[in-house]
Formats: sequence, C-alpha cells, structure tokens
Amino acid sequence: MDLHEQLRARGYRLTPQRQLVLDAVTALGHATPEDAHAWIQLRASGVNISTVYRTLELLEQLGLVNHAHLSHGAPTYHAATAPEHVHLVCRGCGMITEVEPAEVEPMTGMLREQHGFQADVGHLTVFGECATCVP
Amino acid sequence: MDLHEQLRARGYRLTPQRQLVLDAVTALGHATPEDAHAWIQLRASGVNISTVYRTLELLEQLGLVNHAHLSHGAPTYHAATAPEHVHLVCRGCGMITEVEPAEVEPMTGMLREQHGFQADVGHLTVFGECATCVP
DNA sequence: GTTGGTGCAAAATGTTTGCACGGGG
DNA sequence: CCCCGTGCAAACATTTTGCACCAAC
Repeated sequence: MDLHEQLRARGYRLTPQRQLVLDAVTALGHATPEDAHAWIQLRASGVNISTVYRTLELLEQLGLVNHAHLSHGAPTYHAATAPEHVHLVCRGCGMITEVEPAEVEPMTGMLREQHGFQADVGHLTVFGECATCVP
Repeated sequence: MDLHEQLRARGYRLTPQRQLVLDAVTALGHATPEDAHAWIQLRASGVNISTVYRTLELLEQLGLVNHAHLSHGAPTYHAATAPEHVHLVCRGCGMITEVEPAEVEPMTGMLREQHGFQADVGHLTVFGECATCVP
C-alpha cells in the first residue's frame, strides 16, 4: 500500500511535499525535522520547515513514521517500514546502534508481568557508552 | 560532605541560589528547570530562571544531580543522593514509576556482554502504557 | 580587594499558529 | 470548482549569552 492510498484512505491528499518528507526519513534512517528539511533542500526547490513539522506529525498519526528521542531533546524520526528497534546512544562518540526488540524481551516481559507496564520498545533509547568509549 | 565543601573543593563558591536549587530538586524528587524555579519562588525572594539553568548544569558536573528525559523533551533533574532508578512513563495518564536498576540488570548485562555497551541506567526512561491505561 | 556569580535583557534555538493563496482531487 | 495544504511571517516556548553590579571569600 503506497503513500497515495494511505493518505486517500483517511481523506488526506497526496502532495509532493508529503512524498518528499517520507522519502527523506526513509533515506536518512534517523532524521530530526531539520535533517529531513536539509535533505529535501538538496534535491527539490524547497519545502518550508513548518510543513516538515506538520507532515511528520501527520505521518506519525498514520503510523508511517515513528519517533524516539536520541541526542538530548531532539525528536528523531524513522520510517515505520523499517523493523522496530531499540536505540543505543553512546555519549562518548555519539554513535547510534540498533538492537532487536527480541534482545530486550527479558526486560519488557518483566515490566509487563511485575509492573503491568506495556513498554513501547520502538521508542526505547538507552544512553551510555559504547565499547570503544568505555573508560 | 555538604554542598559548601563540594563546591569549595572544585574552586566554586557557595551561594544561597545554589543551595536553593539543590534543595528544590531534592524536595521535588523530579523537577524540570521550571519546576525548580517555581518551587524556589514560593519560599524565597526569587532566583532568576537563567541562574537555575546555570546552577543545574553546574550541579550535574559535580555529580550532585542527574537528569533524564521524561515528558517529551523536557529534561527532568533529580538529586544524586536518591538511589539511581529507571523511569517508566505512561503515555496514557502520565504517571511516572520508578524501578530498581537490579530489575533491568538482565538487559543491561546483555548489552554489556553482547554489544560492549555500558548503559547509563540512571538516565534510562521507558515509555509505554501502565496497567490501568493498557487498551 | 578580587574574582566569580547573579540579575537583567537580548539573542539564539526549536516549534507552533493564523491567514491568504494555489494546487490536488 | 471546492477546499485542503502550503508558504510566509509572526507568535511562542525554552535555553543561552553578554554585560554591569554585587556578594563570597
């Protein structure tokens, strides 16, 4: 099901801007609103930054992108077509590693059973230090 | 070791403002810069918000407070004297639950052994839905 | 008396909104 | 042709910075 149909099914229109924002997030893998905006500027006449914000919000409602909070505060979006994953962010070098949700299942299972808490794994970010940066 | 000594040991001065900011964070448990500022206004003539920011940054350097990212984007500080803990944030009702680091040891141990990643547990926040909000 | 810390105001940053025009359906 | 979506500019919220004065030591 392509973007056009996804939008029409909910009464929204397909515009070049919306396609570009989704393309940007898909191509970049991890993109802040500014990252996506910059990517678009490189290959199109330009999309206003406020349209990028509005579009990311819409795409997230549609379930086409998700966001997590990586580098402090800035929301980072990634396409929902990519498999859900946990992010490890290294404070030393800034490197971002992706980990399979299955690997943290022991923790999420514990939270569910012990605390009745249903964790949103796709939104989970673990800060720390990677192998090369550990003191 | 009290705040005065902690500061002097590193060449900083003790001021009423610094004591108040630390008091605010300790009393509130979880406090954004604005929360701390508001708490101080209630019992002292007033501390400028920019001083609150500068002081929180300093106290974090000294290891007297830590911060995590709870409600999207806003940094939330807590006193380092409180035992380190993981935060569970419910998207439904906003409730914040604290979990012992020992409980997530299976995950942090796995990250350390499988990925060489040393997780900062005190900074870890898990978003999801609590028992009463799960659909 | 020195020097670092604070208050104030302005700037920088990131995000949202009101409105009129233009393009998608 | 209608109305949603966009660009633009302004409003907004949050955090940072420059500078003169004041207080800690």
